[in-house]
Amino acid sequence: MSSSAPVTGLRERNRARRTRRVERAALELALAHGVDHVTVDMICEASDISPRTYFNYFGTKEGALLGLAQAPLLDADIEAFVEARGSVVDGLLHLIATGFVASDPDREIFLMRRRLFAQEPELQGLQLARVAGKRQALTRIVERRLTAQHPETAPTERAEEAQLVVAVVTGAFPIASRVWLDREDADASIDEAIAMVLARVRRIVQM
Amino acid sequence: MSSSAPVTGLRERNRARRTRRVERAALELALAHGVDHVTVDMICEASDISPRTYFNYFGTKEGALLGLAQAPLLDADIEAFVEARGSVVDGLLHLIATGFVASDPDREIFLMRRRLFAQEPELQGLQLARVAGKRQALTRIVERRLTAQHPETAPTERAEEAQLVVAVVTGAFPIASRVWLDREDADASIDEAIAMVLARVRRIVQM
DNA sequence: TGCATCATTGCAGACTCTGCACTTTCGCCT
DNA sequence: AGGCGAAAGTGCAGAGTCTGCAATGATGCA
Repeated sequence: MSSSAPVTGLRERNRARRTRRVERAALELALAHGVDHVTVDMICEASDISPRTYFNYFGTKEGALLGLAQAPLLDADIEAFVEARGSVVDGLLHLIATGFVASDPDREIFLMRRRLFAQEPELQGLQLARVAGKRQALTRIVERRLTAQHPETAPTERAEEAQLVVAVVTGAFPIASRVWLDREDADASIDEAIAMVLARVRRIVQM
Repeated sequence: MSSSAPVTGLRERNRARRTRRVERAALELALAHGVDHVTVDMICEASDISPRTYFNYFGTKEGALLGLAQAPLLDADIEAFVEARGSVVDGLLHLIATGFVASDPDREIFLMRRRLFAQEPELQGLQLARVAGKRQALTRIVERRLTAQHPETAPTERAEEAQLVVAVVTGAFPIASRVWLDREDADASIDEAIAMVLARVRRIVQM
């Protein structure tokens, strides 16, 4: 993790370096003073970029705290998911995990972020909000798979099921990634964390 | 629904009337022009209150679109949940539903809101964000119940379980309330909707 | 009716965010 | 090397959100 980046030009390396510098500065400030006592100007001064550039990078004040948005899922992965059979929840969890791991998250920043989220729960909300933008897309993908898997189901019911699947998965995923991050002795696979969380969800829902 | 409010003084009635007027105006404008082409000033002009008052009521621009925050849960209900046994997910779903129904939601506004949410998924995100503020509290309540119910579990595991329960429930609840709203021929109980959604979650998670 | 209290309002100002024009930097090609 | 075209960073102006404070107005109650 946080190694083996597909290096290309100086331009991209500069961008990556800057991004981390800004994210780190933002997180430190927010941890020290609380999110709403931090201004974008403070972050910019601490990380030595112009406010205009800050917004070019992150779009919103909280952007640097939440981290850059993930790259969109690969079409190939989506198709594989739609055509696969078995547990839909498990499949979707893996689909998302693939994109997550591919983004090569920086562990140190992750841990700071987690500490901050514990201090300020509203941020967790914003995180959800950002993901929620993609929920619709995700829901449609799940619907496609459900249609293929159970063609006999009524459309309304299928839509509701898809929404439920997405709700459960987007709820469970952050916990899986957290478990993964905690367990990461050497190079534990995120699959284990997913399996574990999924088992727990089953147990919870059952009793 | 939207009857039998515990009426008190003129003051409160005025406030309620105003709130609805503003919410309705905001929703109409947002449906017509899209959320980010609507300004607070526009909403205020349409509903004839001052911007300052708008913010006193709703706090944020989106406040009127999301509706006033729910009243906090009653301590008695919380205690009953903690001491109850059986399905934790089911119990929590009912706990939240109780608060929801008690807030006496206005059906017409609800339907507009739903239409708007379909148009602008980011709003659904903000909805989640607002609820997320309460997630921590909810998580602690669930932990208390889990402690009572399964004292042998390790604390870490229990914390993760609690988070999962909250994730599943907060994901499933909006769908239950939507089902309820759709099915509402006469005075169907929200319990039915909950049971149905819960059954569906079980099925989804299982396969 | 008259007073105490609470709600609404106007105003000033801080902060977030965007469009546009300008400058700098980078990648590439001769 | 040197220079050109494209991409990225910056400054500025301005719209829009949101808050504190002080003043005004409405309500509840004696």
